[in-house]
Amino acid sequence: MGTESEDVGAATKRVRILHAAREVCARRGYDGARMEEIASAARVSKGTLYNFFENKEDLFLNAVLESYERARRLLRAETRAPGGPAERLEGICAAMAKAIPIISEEMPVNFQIWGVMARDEKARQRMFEALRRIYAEQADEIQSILREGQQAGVFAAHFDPEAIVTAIHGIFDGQIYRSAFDPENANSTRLGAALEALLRHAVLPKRARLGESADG
Amino acid sequence: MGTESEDVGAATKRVRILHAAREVCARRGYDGARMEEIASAARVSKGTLYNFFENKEDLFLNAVLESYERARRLLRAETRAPGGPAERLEGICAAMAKAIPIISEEMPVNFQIWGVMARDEKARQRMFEALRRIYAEQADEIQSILREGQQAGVFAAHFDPEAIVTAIHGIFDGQIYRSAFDPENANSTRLGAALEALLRHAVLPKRARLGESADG
Amino acid sequence: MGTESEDVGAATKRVRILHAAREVCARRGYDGARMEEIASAARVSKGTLYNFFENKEDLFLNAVLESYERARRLLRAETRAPGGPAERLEGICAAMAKAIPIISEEMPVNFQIWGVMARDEKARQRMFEALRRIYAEQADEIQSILREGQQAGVFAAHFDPEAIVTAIHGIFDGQIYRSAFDPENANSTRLGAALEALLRHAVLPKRARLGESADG
Amino acid sequence: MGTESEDVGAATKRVRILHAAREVCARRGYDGARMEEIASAARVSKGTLYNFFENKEDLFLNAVLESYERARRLLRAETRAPGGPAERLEGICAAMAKAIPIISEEMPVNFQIWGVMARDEKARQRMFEALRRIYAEQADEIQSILREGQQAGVFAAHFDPEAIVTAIHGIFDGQIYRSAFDPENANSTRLGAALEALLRHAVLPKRARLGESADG
DNA sequence: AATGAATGAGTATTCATTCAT
DNA sequence: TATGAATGAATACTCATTCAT
Repeated sequence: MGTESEDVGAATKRVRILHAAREVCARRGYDGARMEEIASAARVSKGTLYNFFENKEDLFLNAVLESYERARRLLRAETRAPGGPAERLEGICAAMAKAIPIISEEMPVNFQIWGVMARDEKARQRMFEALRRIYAEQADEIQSILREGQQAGVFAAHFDPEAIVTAIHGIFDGQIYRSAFDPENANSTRLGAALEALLRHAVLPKRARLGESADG
Repeated sequence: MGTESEDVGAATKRVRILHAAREVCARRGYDGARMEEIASAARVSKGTLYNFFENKEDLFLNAVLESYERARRLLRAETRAPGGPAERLEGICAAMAKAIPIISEEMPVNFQIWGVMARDEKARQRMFEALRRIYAEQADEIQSILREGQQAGVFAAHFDPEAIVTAIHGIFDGQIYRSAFDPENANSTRLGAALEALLRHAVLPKRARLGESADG
Repeated sequence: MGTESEDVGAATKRVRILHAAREVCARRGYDGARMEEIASAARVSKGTLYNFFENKEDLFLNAVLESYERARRLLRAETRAPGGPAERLEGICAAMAKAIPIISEEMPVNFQIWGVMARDEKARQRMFEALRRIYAEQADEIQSILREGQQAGVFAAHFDPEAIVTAIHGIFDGQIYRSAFDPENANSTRLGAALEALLRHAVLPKRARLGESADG
Repeated sequence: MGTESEDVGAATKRVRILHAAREVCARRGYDGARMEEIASAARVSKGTLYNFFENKEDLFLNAVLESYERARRLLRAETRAPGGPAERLEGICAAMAKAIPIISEEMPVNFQIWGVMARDEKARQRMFEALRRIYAEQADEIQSILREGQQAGVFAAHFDPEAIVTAIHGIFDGQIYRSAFDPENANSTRLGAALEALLRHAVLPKRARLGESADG
């Protein structure tokens, strides 16, 4: 008895600290985020911070990794859905559109931590490796959908899947990057429009495109 | 007498300091970059730093702005070149491809400074405003080329210029963003391939597209 | 039932802690000796330390007192032996020679603790009082032997017992003091040679001295 | 102009800091001696402390070395005086007697620092090496006086110079050591009496000793 | 304008101690 | 009694900034 609630308590405490760290960092910046304030925001003592994390840097490294992990779950959610290539591709684009505002909101803090980790080669590697893994995972998924669609004849035959993946990812990353300094022009609508244009003109089959042109 | 050479000397000194600041920041990170070391790298004394810049933050704000200014010049170089819409669009894409490695190299330092400026709303606004201006400038340029091309009938009629601009910019931004953590997969070649696919399928006229399909 | 073994257990535990404290202090220095590590070296928990001692300072005060007590036992062992003044004096000198390496080994830790107790007048007094008691005890013993020997005519008549006691103690203390920084030149052999010279020339009767000179 | 007074100022500042460090350490103990308070006692800022010394440990290491250097000067003063062996030996003993109260007063602080340096092998070696040098220097001086005196026939022929040097040094060290915990019984008078007894009985020639016994 | 010695505000981190179990 | 997670007081040290020269 009590063990469960204790385990939950421990898990909760760790997550409480990570979120408190992000929250204070968002308000004050990395350097301005005093451990004291983070502890207080997480409703633990300063010493407890150091029972969970080696030091400030380690705390924020883990805060970033946890943010990535949430992003990964967000992006994979609809990728594994059933359906034909077109439906699944649309699912991925929809997931991206849904993820953009959430990820964008976390980027200012993440960018800060990227900067701080610049000094620690090892931490930086670990942080970026996690990020690359998410991208590679998703790129593979998209590319196999594109190939599958081409073979099944539901996608146009003449595009280069790798270039299209780069374009899709680029459009997505671009919105995230831009949201940091130009939130007005970085949003789900713009992302959706750009992706739709890319898919309509480059990926969808000629019939669709002819239909289009017939409309014009 | 001597004023000219002194002005040149002053200009040179200012730039020397800005570059020294970037260089030390790249090696040590923002916090690790001591004014002492920057001064020494710029071959001036610590006190001289404060004759050119208000304080450390101001120094780095200016270092970022100078980096942006160089990027702006890089990107505009071929935009203003003469020629038809197709040539000018290709010129812009070529300029982007050429700019990517230079800008990418400067991003780690810029990201650091973004983080630092988080605390100073005013500095951040000034920094981001400069960045937005570059983007707006270029977006306008591209969009007018696209419209001009559509009206002249040298581009396909049915794409949405705004969506295409977003896509082009997105692909470009995406490479810059990604280069920070995944340099292997962010380079001019990838950028070129993605842009080419976008333009070929969405922007170039049907003839070209039909030609394509004739090739297949 | 079990009380005895528990008492023994408690006694053992207390001594284990005191020795662990000395051992860790020898390795890490007083400040570097964490209660955690002492507890671990004594195979008890941190909390248990506080069941035996008020606090860190109290623990180390007791560690020093225990060291003194052992030194006292070592030095008194042969003092109370039977025999004439000469034999008993020799016994004392032999005990000193035997004690030197043991005491010397403990001095580095003791010196550390002296320093720490500087802040706590009361603790320092208690610690130094114990040390003075050992010295006074032994000084009395030696002086009474010297007087007894003079009255019995087995020692030379013209030395000042108090000065000789000071000299004997000084030579002993000097070796202990010096062993802290110059172990090469502080050892039983040197102590023995110096004490022998003192006794031969100053304490033993003329006959011996004449015999000596006859040898020369 | 001004350079001299500046040099003096710099020298003075360093010495002011060293003395302030000793003074605060004597009052509060090593750990209790806050850098802030030392700076304030030396009438400089905290930062200036670190312009002169690497860190707290280095500051106190230098404080001890400077104390040794003063002791060395004190002890050598009369050693180099002219005169026969007997006069010079008396001069050394007189210097010791004069040095005792000064050195004794500094020992509590020095002992503390010995303890602190226990953790830093290198600092400890440097500190103890300086101390050993003083002792070796003086031991050589005394021994050569003793040998010279024996050869000249002004000292007794039958003592072992090395043992006598050990005894003299021992008596001296013993007083210093003892002064730390038993100042009542460690003073110049006691030192003088013990040294006199040693010299009278062991070093001075038989004539003197016979004269003595004639007095008795 | 240039210098660099002096300043002192500001904070991460440690670890002795407590106390609920 | 024993445990060890949680606490928070306490402080060495750095380095941006100033200003007398």
